[in-house]
Amino acid sequence: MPRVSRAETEQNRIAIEEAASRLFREKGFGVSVADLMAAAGLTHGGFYGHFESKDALMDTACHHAFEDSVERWQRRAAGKQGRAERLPALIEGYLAPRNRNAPGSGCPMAGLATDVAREAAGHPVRKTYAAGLRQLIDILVAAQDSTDARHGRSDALAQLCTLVGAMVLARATRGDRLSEELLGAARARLLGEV
Amino acid sequence: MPRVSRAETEQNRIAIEEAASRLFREKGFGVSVADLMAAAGLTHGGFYGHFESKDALMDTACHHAFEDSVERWQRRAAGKQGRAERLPALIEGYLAPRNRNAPGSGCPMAGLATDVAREAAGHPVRKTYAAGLRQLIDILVAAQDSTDARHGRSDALAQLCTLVGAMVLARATRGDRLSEELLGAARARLLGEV
DNA sequence: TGTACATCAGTGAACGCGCGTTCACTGATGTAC
DNA sequence: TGTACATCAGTGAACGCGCGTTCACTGATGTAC
Repeated sequence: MPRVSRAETEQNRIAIEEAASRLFREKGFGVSVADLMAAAGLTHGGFYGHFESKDALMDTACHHAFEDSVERWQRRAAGKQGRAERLPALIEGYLAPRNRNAPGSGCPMAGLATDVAREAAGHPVRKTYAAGLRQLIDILVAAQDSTDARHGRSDALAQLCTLVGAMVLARATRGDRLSEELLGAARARLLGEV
Repeated sequence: MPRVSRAETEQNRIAIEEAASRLFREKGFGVSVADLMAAAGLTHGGFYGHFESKDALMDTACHHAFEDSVERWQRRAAGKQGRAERLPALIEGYLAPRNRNAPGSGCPMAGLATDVAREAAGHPVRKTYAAGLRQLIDILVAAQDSTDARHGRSDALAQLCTLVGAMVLARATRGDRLSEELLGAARARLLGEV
């Protein structure tokens, strides 16, 4: 069947990146190149025509996952006026069951944190993860409307910890009453502050 | 060199469990049986004399990790009087740099959450994880001193989300300024409530 | 616009390696007398 | 207490399998005339 047109080649590369972005969040960086390529509708041999190595794809996939998240957060906050509207939109969007139930299309802060933490200090994905995190932090800081900028940032960071902790624990306890209870308690706490 | 005395056999089993408890938290369930056995000072073949399978050890190791944590939390809260003393002891103990820097001997809620979430719903380790979580929740609830028991529990759950989220994110960003900033913001928020 | 051919994206076999698990073997331990 | 021997914890080779990566090959695409 190969060779394939330039447009198709580009579509294939995007399909690999999307499959990686999803499967890495779902199953971790341990997913095999063969499985990633199969998910993109290709065979494993062609992988190295698109990427230098699996490690390079980890970095690219992490970048894409955060891009999606940033876009989603901006969409949720768009049009909302002031802290009292913007914060609940972000919090409720984040703590929704779909984010817990579909980690492959959900938050990369929660989905990739442990995998990223286990990579060596010099691995590109660590910088990419931190950069992505900063973008989401900036959106949350902007939603605070605080007169004291330093306070607003500290509040936003603490809120982010609560959000991510709730998601990570809710996913680990999915199927147990505790899972809903954790999401509910985080929602109550964060919305109670607004 | 084999055979070995009964006392030594028991010590070896404990050594395997301790190595697993540490290495699973550090590197995830992906650690190989051979590496676990080597860390316990043994060769891989003897593993199946002690455990039925690697999956069985995952469960045992998770149980042990939570036992250690429960004991540590109880020790920190012991002797402290009232919410104003007990809560800060637990919070500051948890958010200490050593917990971020040494995941192998640190909190299993944070260290195992993603790995547990990725195991199938029926895997024994999921029940074990949830049971361990409940023990730590109970300690945190008991530290609230709330007159309204339901409120105390919800508060404790939200605090736990903040603690675990801070740890998970701080580990993923270790080496970046953000890591200390996240721990500091979580500490400020949680201690500010006391 | 049509033809000839060089390019190169994707295939699938193969590389060395490590995985979880099994098993024949060893020899010190624990036991029976 | 001393001796003879059955037990069984640990070893290391081996099982089939999947890993990341490489590469000779294919044949449609893109280009040069």
